[in-house]
Order: sequence, then C-alpha cells, then structure tokens
Amino acid sequence: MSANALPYRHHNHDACIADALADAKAICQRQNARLTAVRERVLELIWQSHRPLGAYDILGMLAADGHNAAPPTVYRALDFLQQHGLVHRIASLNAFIGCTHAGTRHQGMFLICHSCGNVLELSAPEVSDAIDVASADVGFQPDHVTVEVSGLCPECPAPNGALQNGPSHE
Amino acid sequence: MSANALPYRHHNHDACIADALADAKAICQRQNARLTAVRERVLELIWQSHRPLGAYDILGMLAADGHNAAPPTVYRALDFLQQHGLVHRIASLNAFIGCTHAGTRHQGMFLICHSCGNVLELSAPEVSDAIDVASADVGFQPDHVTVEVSGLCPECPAPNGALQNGPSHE
DNA sequence: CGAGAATTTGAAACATTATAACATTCTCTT
DNA sequence: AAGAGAATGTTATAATGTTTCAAATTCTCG
Repeated sequence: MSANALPYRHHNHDACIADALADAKAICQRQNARLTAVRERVLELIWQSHRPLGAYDILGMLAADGHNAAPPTVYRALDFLQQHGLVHRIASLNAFIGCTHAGTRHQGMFLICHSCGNVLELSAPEVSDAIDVASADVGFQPDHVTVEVSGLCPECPAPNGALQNGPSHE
Repeated sequence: MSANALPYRHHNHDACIADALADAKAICQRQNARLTAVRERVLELIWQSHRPLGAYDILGMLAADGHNAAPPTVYRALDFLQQHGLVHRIASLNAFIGCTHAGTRHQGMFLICHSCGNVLELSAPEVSDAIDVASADVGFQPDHVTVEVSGLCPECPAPNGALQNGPSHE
C-alpha cells in the first residue's frame, strides 16, 4: 500500500548508483549547476552504501583515490550536493546520505536502523502535514523540518525473542 | 484549540525555573535518582533561557561559578538529565534545552526560531501517530524519534513585508 | 559505627566534526 | 587572450564529544 518500497533489499546496487549519478547530472544541468569531478565523486562515494557516511569517511575514501583532499573540499562538495537536493544530512548522526527522491519536491523522513546502520528515506506527506498543522496551531512558520527515526529495520532480527512484525499468521 | 500555549511569552521566568527545579527534584526522588549539585546546577543553567545551550556554554557558566569543570563533567550531567527526561538534546543545533513536559509520557517536537533562537517544545500526538503509521507501513520499529522544525516564531517579525500569520480578521 | 561496593566526580589527553581565511586554479564569456 | 566569477587547494583553528584512569563521595549491610 505504501509507495515506499525498501529500496535496498536485494537490488542491483551498481545500477542504483549509476541511476543516481545520471539523475544528478540531469538535475544539475537543468539548474545550470556544475557537477564537477570532486562533487560527482563525493556523490558516488555516498551512494556506494545505503548507510550514511561521515565527512571524514569521505575524506578517507578520497585519500584512497590518491586525491589529497582537506576537509573543506569535502564539506564544500557536500554543501553543493545538499543545496541541489542530491544528498541529505542526518543531524542525529552527523552524516550524509544520498537522496532517494532527488528532483522531486519532498519532505524527507529518515528511518535509521541502529542495528545494520541502513537509512531509508521516506516521503511521508501525512507526517509533514501533521507538522504543518501543529506549527500553524501555535503561529509558527516552518522553514526546514528534520524528522529522524531511529529503530529497527525489517531486515534486522529483533534483539531477544521479542516479536518484530507481529506473528505472520497471514 | 492547542493545549500548547507559548510558555515563554511574558511569563515569570524565575518562577518558571523554580518550578522546573522543583519538578526535577520530585521526579528524581520518585526514580531513586540522585540530583546532585552539579546536575542541579546544569539543569538550572539550562533553564535560565528558553534557548538551547551548548555543552561548552554550560562549561563556561560553570567556570564563571568558580567551578573548574572539564567537558566530561558537563556531558555526564547532561546524559543524566536526558536519561531522566529533564532535558532534551536538539540534534540540529548540538545543544540542550529543558524539557517542558518532564514527568509526562510524551514525544516532543521542537519549534526552533532562527530569528530569536527560542525553542518551543510541543507534544504533538498527531505527528507521532503519523510517524508511527509511516514506519509501520514499511515494517520499521521506531525507537527514538527526532522532530525538529526550524522557522519563524510568532514573536518575531517576518523578514520583509511578507504576511506572517495571515490577516487578523478575527 | 565501619568496611566494602557502587556511584559520582576530577583530571588529562585525545578524537571527531566543522569552519575561517586566503591563495591558486579553472571555466566561461566576450 | 583577458577579465570575471566560480571552484578548489592549503593551512590553521574552532567547536563538539569521548576515553581513560584516579580520587572522592555515597550507599548498604553486617
């Protein structure tokens, strides 16, 4: 019933990265923005997992590339990518993740599995709407919304013997 | 219609702090937790404004007290206070604020004014519910939820001539 | 009370995340 | 080719948070 499938379950991740990069190119072209080599490489690195990556992780990967980059290089690339809606920053993790809804108007909600570390971005209009209503109720004008939910994803077993998704009697 | 008034508009802030401290004492007693001198002082400092305070701000204030504290002292006090539901951490600001719903079961939502810096904590069940539904929809089990909205509070004038709360025709 | 256990705090060093400031190189336009 | 603006390189530093071990305090129970 949900429009949001789990995009990282048994998928062709190479294609997933390639798609993201192709989309990014198109989006930047449309916006007259320059997806330079560093920026593209950073985006690619971020897309190499569905786990958020810290800026210094990226820095290390660039170093492994032979690129002797300093922190500002990475942060600038990340700023650019965020500004163009290609990556999101997860505030509760100080980390960055590729946007799975790039190019579409959306208000993301992030489901962060504290077991496997994967993050799923949902577009949840009902959540945004509820937030807008609650804000308007007290006369607050929302500008930017952060919704980050940490918990257990359906791929991960529940810690002890607790039920996870309810008995599968259907 | 909202149960959440703006608690920081024209209120007696000394009483506000005193109440918070009294509540904290009661809550800790009930939970057999020790609200020691440092912890209480940190809580008091946090309550001295409705703006979130950074850990190092608190550290500086303790220093002004003549207390030569190191970072772990503050972080430990903050951990304790969070664990007992007396303060919240605002992830998008790396800062801490007193909980205005201490002692009650709630899922906070934070309205952060980027003009005056004040933060209003709302208890918004509709938002929590929407988040729970959206999570359940993809089989995710929420554990901890972060909802932080930055924007313009009703106390602050809109930047240019834009309407803020709509015409007051009622 | 008083010994031992547990909790809390002190203190020093260190790790991680992010930014400032300024020089240099690149890219696009004309 | 020249100039303007954008992007990157480089160095240093700021801001935030943690690890570790030692000392002090408080609690428990005989």
